[in-house]
Amino acid sequence: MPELPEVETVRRGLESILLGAKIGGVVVRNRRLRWPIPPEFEAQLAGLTLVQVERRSKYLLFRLAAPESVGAVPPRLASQRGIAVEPLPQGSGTLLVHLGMTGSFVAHQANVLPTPRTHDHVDMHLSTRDGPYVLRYNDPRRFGSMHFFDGEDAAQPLLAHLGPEPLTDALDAAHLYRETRRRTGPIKQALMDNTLVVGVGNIYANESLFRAGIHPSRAANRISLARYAKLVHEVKTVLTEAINAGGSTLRDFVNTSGEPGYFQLDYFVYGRDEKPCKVCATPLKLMRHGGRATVFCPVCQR
DNA sequence: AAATAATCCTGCGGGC
DNA sequence: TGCCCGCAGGATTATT
Repeated sequence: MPELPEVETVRRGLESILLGAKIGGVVVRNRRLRWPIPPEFEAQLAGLTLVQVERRSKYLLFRLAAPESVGAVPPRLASQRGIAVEPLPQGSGTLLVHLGMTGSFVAHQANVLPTPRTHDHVDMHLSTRDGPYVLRYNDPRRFGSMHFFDGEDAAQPLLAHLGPEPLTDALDAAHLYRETRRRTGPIKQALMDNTLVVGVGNIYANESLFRAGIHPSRAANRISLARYAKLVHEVKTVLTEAINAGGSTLRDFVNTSGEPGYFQLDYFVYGRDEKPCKVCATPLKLMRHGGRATVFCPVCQR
């Protein structure tokens, strides 16, 4: 299942292969993803050029430009260079993709395009600098989604209420502390609440709480600012380690080359219930928060 | 406002 | 061998 590090790995892979690619045609075989792909989807994408691939939370944002505006400096690059960010040019837009639980992209050379297999729901035919490619989207469980929109990100309901990115300065201890003063529920669930902070799914919630020595059931409003500082540090560390590991592998996750993720991060707790704690050898315990498996060390986490 | 539950979906593994 | 069941899980939506 792609969590933030996997999505970031996919983003980098897509960008390295497909920047500047022009969309020829789009073939949708199954429109029934998390939300139905609308009938106008194919026509909206045809003829646009990929100028940038961004990530927000676990969403991929394919920034697309109409032919007459392709030379323009992409907003993110402009921002990095200190140039005033201008709105995307007319005729442009964004393809918003969520991989859900089991979504994956594979880029095929068009001359060796395999026959579509079960759950190959969408093909995007692309003219890239390396010749014709087909970017194929596969998603067995169809928890993923695809939308095309133009205009501001903030106008998108799916993006409008997202909390800060965990790997930026927008996430700090003060933010979490302030926003949890009225939350009596378990910190585990608060950490997975996308309005508080994005991109921390079940695996990394478990791992970062272990590393921070915080019991997953502890009420969010009964954690000190100092302990939130530790937690924030561990969230950033574990996500960064996972990205550097090339995205950890879980079940049917594949990256954009069609290869499995390079290797699985060495988990302290996730999937290790009843096994000995790697720090103190106490058997790890399993419990559930909101229906999700939580594994923790009853000695190391308080 | 916050907490909880239900919902979407398919593949897989365990039990019988 | 095959069938049923539980589980996996993000994020939205509905309900309390």
